[in-house]
Amino acid sequence: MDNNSKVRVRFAPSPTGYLHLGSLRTALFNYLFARHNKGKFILRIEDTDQSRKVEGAVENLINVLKTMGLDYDEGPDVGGDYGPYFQSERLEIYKKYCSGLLEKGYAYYAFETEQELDEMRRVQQMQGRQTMYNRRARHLTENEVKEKLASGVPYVVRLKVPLDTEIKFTDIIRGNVKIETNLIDDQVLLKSDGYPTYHLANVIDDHLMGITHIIRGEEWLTSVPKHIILYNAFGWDVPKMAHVPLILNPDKTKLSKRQSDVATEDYLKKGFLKEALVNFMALLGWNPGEGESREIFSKEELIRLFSIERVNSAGAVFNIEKLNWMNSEYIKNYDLEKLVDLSIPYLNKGGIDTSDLVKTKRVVFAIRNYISKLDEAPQQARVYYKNDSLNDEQKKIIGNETSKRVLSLLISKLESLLEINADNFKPLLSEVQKESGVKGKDLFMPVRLALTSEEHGPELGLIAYVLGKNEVLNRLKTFQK
RNA sequence: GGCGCAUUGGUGUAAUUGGUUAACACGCCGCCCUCUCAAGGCGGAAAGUACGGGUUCGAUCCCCGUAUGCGCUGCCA
Repeated sequence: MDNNSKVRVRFAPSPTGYLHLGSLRTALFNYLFARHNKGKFILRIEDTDQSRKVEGAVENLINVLKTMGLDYDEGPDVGGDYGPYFQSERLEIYKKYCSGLLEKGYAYYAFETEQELDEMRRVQQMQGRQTMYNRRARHLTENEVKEKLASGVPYVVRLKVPLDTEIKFTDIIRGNVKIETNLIDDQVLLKSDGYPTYHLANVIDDHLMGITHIIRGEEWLTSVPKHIILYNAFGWDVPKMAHVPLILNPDKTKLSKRQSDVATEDYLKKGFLKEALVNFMALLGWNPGEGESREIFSKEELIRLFSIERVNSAGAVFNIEKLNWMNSEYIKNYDLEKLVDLSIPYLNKGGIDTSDLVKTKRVVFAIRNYISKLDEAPQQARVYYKNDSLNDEQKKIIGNETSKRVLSLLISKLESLLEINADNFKPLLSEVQKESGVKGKDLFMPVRLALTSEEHGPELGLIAYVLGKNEVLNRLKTFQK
């Protein structure tokens, strides 16, 4: 990487109300790139569409980024030397630079109404021609423009795209791209409500904020020429660019609400761990290569290994099965205390009383191998809290002679045991087996029924450990007589 | 329709500068472990690299075309 200038990258979402998984990954790639290069990661809110304002969207966005651990160096709530970081608070800046473009003839006023433009498009469509602004306001005389402005007719400012040439650029991920300028629309830069469009605001802000690398979604690739025209008009350097591929549904269409959850919040809510989510999203479209076959990486490792050049250029299907697997790997290996803290809300929500912290901890220890995400915790934990009566079939099993022999033998052995831990209950059963000659199902099922009133469940050692010596004895004794 | 981008097993990916029996992981199947359910261990099926042409002694890798998918084609971002 070139270290001449300090790396500065930005994540520039428009606040739509939730953080789309695709945006999450774009943010993550920006973050990893910045941290890898010891640069700055900036959050900028692109709220220039007044009609799409969503209450509380920014707060939510910031919240999710923070819980995901994607901390930024500059942004709305943390400040920085290049603010403000809300585009809606930078209107004067855009106007100023836009006037500059107007003066130098790189942009022009246009006065069509939306209805007129719709009509223009409709006609073009009917004629099978490309739909784009016909650039007619370019030919307005100076006086015509003056008159219209003076009379207060609403106007927009449009980019005067240079005709009959080609714009070439190099994308870090995709290589060289070129587009004929005649196919590029005279994009609106300043809307009639005085707000800039994405194209104008984005170019000005990226320059003013000293952005060195633009890492963003693939959907922006075809707008790059417009941006380059703007950079040239302003006389500014064009930042390096990397357009990351889309995340797809299983049928390879763009990831959509119709086919799966798309909001990062939804996955967090279901009990995917942020570490697993980060790990998984990083590997969706990127990998460290060089014969690396591991797939579990901490954030620190990802930072160390990440390089934007190794991001894939094709879209990647979001494979929930693999996320499930990865999340279960994290759950299995997570710090137990922390996992307990994270699990408690889920257990409570499932109606499980967690006030006995010692037991709760044992329960979490016991279920961690059985769940792939936290919202499965209550269902797996339930068995450790139940004390139902047995049905007739089960009573028959537990009431027979061998079962009684097993239970009494086990009770006597248990009584001499100080405390049950995760490993010392199973050996007890082996002893019972040796001494009684009872083995297999005949040995285990009465114990299982006595302890859980279920024929299926986790291994008995775990169950005994979770219930504790007293409770185990109580339950066994109920069925001894 | 036009323009742009993409294309390795079902999915995510790997394959030093073109030379490999095309590798790994998820998922799937089977076996082992086992009272059951997971976990774990072992093994298997699964792509000849979208298709068709080139270039080359040799192409997953370079070039062209076709197909397919996606993106853009807004006073949305």
